Amino acid sequence: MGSDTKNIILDAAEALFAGEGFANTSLRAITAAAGANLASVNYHFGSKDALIEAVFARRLRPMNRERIRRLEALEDEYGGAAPLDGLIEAFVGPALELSRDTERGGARFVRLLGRSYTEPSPSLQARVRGMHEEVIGRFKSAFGRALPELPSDELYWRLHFMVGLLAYCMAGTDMMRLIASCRLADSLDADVLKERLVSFLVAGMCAPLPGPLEGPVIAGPAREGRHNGLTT
Amino acid sequence: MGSDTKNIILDAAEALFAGEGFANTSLRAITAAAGANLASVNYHFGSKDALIEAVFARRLRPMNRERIRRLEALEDEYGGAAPLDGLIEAFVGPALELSRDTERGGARFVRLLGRSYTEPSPSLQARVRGMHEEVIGRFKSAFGRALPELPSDELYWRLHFMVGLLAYCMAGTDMMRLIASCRLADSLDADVLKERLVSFLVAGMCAPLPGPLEGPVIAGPAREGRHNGLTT
DNA sequence: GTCTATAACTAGATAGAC
DNA sequence: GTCTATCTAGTTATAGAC
Repeated sequence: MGSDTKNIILDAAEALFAGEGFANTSLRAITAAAGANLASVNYHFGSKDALIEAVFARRLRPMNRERIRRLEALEDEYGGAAPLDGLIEAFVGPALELSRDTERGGARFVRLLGRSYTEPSPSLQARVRGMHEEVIGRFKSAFGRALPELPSDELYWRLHFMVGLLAYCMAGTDMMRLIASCRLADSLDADVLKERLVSFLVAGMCAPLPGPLEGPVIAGPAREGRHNGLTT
Repeated sequence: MGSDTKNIILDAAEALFAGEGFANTSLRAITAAAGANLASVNYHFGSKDALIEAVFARRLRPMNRERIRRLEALEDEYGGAAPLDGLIEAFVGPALELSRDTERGGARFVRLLGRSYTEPSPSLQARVRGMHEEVIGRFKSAFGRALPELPSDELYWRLHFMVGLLAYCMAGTDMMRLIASCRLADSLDADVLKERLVSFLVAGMCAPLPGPLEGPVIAGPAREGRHNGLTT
């Protein structure tokens, strides 16, 4: 599994990118932190851009595999009609749980991943998007089956809201400290955050349809049992 | 009010920062786009950092003044007990409406603002946070009055979710295109987005309390009339 | 206020010895 | 695979003429 220095460089790059951003992190800083030679990045990866891609690929692929594993487990259990809260947990869980996995990058990478959604570089956008493509597609249709009465453009926007809120939470911004005046320890407790996030998202996904004309009530989230669709 | 070139530089900087990010935009690119001299940035603003701050201050202050104006109007109307959906609209509206205001920076600045929340630079974080401080404080207590039965740490997390989701929507990411396969025109329609976002957020703020022990139902969003608190 | 010229530095990438 | 040395090009910032 790859040379040793290759992984040491990936670790150092991950940490520095998460802390300073891509553009503000030089190859010199990375190789110094890794105890490696300046030329080694270009030898092992080819370019800074390729290094960035490798940093993402290393953790994103297993994470998205886990998402799909949980999705399939749900569909097996419920005969193809996975319930809404299960789907949300299957999507959100693997991302948030990464931050507990200190052995394998943990919180550092989660911050980086959260920020990747709003990074301006088009090449990075394209690369990361490619790694998410399959997952997004499969969850899109699963959510469609879980919320069959929701119009599809409304569904897409709400999925977008879900992805975005997860990304923001992962990025772990300073703004949170301003709002909650809370210590970082709390924000790192993935389990508590997951529960709060899932409850918020389930309610949002079930929200009544918007509209200036006081649209019909679509759903109030029922608390007992699992949500498996919209109820009138 | 300020020299002419000063504003031309601000416009050019705003556009380039929004498109390429701060670190990837050089003063040379900015002055070239503005038709001004390289030295003029340092003459008028002192440094690149100070220019960044000026770009934000120019639009952030009026925006936050408008938020507070709407908050006060609500509190006048409802005698200090502003309803939940009104509060959310008062917070979210002025930000999203900026993107319609093509005269005054419009969508460009909104994208930039959305991304500012996840920018790594600590100095930028501190500066922008300072410009938001008063607004956050006042809305925090108003939301507390609108949702009196919600435990305060839960309230803070949900406010954090609200701010984060708004930030993500403003940033207008590529990921959205992957999810919705939608044309940009749709994403720029501030009114439609606002309705969708408010409906999602109202439901999320009213969500049942999370907890492994199947907590009590706190609220299902009622569709008629305004939301003004939690109902059992 | 605006310009030219340049100082002082840092960046990514590579050639070639070991 | 790893190192040194170096190339080329980019950066912010400033001094000083107009």
